Amino acid sequence: MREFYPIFEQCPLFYGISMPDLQAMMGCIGGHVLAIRKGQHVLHEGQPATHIGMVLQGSVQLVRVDYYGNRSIVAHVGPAQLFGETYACANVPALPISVVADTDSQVLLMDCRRITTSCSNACSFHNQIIFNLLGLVAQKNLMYDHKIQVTSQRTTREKLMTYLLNQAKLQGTSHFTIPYDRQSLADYLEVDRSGLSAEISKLRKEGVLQSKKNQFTLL
Amino acid sequence: MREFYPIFEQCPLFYGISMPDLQAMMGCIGGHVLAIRKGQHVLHEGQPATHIGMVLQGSVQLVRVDYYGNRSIVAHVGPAQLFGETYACANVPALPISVVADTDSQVLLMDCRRITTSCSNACSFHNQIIFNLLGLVAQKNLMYDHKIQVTSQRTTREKLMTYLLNQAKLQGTSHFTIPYDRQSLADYLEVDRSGLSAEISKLRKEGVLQSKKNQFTLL
DNA sequence: AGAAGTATGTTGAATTTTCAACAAAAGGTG
DNA sequence: CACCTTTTGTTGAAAATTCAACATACTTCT
Repeated sequence: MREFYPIFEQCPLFYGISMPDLQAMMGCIGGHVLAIRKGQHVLHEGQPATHIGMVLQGSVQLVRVDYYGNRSIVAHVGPAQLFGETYACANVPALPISVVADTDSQVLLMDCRRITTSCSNACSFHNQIIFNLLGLVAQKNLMYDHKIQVTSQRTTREKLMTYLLNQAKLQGTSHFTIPYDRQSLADYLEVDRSGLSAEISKLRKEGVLQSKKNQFTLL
Repeated sequence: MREFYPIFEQCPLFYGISMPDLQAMMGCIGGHVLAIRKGQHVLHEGQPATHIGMVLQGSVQLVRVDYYGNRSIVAHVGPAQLFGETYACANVPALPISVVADTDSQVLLMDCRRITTSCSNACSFHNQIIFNLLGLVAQKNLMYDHKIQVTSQRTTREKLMTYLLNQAKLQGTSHFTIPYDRQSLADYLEVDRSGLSAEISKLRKEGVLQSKKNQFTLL
């Protein structure tokens, strides 16, 4: 377990908890490490959502199978990142997604109930973890909210401007860098890449913004 | 305060907590009731998000002002429902929305920090509230996730089918009722109402579904 | 039952998006 | 620097959405 301390320290779930304290808690929250081969399932769709996972090494994918049987990858999860926390905290009876190892991986599984229920020895670190978890779930909420603001717009232009103006606000400046290339941005905005490129050109010609690669300036 | 017990009992935030216990906790979580006149602000955009609100009487609106200065109503919140919990739990420095009374109202404001930080008398009900809060925020997450699944589809047909198939799954039957009329459904799917009607007709003709008002059967 | 008002369905024109194919620019490598 | 690869921009045709206007059904109220 000690080998993963550097990972633990990067994960916001354990923010404010010293490694010795964490070690002491591990049993209390039912934490155990699992080694998974590439392609194997960490969690199966349909099983009750009881555990919160953290990737320690390698990476896993969240896979959703829709009603026509099409598999789609909902998310990649890398080291020090969580998966399944939403479903475990919302106490859903059946996982709507599967978690599959993308490469040979090691993951930490924690029993959500044992995190959210105060343990008999009432350790204070326990409360810190719950607090951290609440913050993380709430932050995910905000991210979803941002995305919904964007995708609720009807036209490519509106979606793009909603996103850019939001970024400007978040970064506190009208000149900012975005973490996407054109294709990724198009994927995030849920629009066609070529149409997006065309729209950016148009906005540039109209003098609404300047842009160079993934740097934008709103005018 | 006693007059609001029936409201408290309906609110999932207080699930599992008896009214006497709740009364005892109120001071501990910094709960206080505010009377607000119609049109007045309960919370101002830009102020730090420290409080979780609950509507006791009347109703409030969450108002967002976008970058062009357009005001839009993000949500209506009625009795026994919460507002601001996402922002408080995510610890955002500035509220991105305002909360305005829709009618003369009474609201309960609670200090989120004092909920999430264990109190000195370590009351067990305290942990219950945190647990409830975590569940609520996570459930909101799931609702957002559903909406994103829908709005991420490109065509009206795909959006509609994604929504309907999800409903069928949630309700566990291929014959089900949805809580929207056509206009509301179009708003939720973020599509044109007339286009939606046309698409439903087409799907009916193709034998994909049957429908009568807000009752649907998938075939 | 009749009238008025609301919700739903239908249609065609205008707008917008998507798609495919290619051109131009940028990055990386020997 | 030349070559190859990836990313970004451009264009026109096809498909889909929106918009406006109207027809039809369904509710409610008297």
